[in-house]
Amino acid sequence: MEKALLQTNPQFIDLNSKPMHETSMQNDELIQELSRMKWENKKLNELLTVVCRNYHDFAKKDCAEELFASRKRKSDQLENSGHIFHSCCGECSPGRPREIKSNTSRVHVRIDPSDTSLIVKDGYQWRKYGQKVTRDNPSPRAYYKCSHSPTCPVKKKVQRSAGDASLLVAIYEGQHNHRPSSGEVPATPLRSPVGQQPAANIDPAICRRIENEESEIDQQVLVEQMASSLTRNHSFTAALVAAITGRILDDGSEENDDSFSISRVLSE
DNA sequence: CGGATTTGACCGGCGC
DNA sequence: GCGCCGGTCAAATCCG
Repeated sequence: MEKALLQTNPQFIDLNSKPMHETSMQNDELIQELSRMKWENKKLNELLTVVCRNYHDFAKKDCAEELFASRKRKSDQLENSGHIFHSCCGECSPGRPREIKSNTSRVHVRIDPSDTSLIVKDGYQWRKYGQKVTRDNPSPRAYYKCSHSPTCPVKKKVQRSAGDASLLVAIYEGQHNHRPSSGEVPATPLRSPVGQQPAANIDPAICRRIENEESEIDQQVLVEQMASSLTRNHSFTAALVAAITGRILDDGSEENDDSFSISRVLSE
């Protein structure tokens, strides 16, 4: 992995193959390299901020579109967005919802349009308990419960997008009280509208955490989940090696800098 | 044979 | 109160 990274990114130093003092890089070159890495770390932080913001905006926009598609049950759905629907004018305004379901999230998955199954592989084990055709969408909606543990309260609804048959919309309710089942490949949720490239494999639970700003965030668990998801990405793991290399070179001179030099890899 | 899926019936909330 | 609709139940069926 490191070798592949070095091939594509020759600017990274291979500490495994050469001791530090034997590298051909001069001190001024090292200083320039460190400056470049710090600049990339800053860019990465900005990139992650934009990704989170884009995902959040998209989820809100998509929710609003579905609300206008169906005038009924608006109050139920708006519980999730924290808005109150005014039936007189058909518009939403901020207000105090009757009941806030704080653990609802939405994940979009690109599938083959010819694939009629309503299956979203997200690393968890689900049992289907119902299927309905809803008014605002000709395609049926499937209802699933988490079957990994009888005490797990998580449910999900899966339905094709009304506007795009190649897009599956999975709505998750609740939070898992266990880890994902092993050996399953998580689906690739889309961080942006139709037609754009999907982001790296991100566990839906993480998307839910990002989207749901009002829920309490268990920072430690979140970090563990993000690490678990990101390490499935080969580009990320390769960049991580480079980042660690950079940290070693940094010799502790930069305190509280927890970001990584991966913007170059992510941009490829 | 046991677990998963299917599918019609039923329930409860909401609008009129 | 009635009808519509989304969500859930549970018996029947399927499948490994």
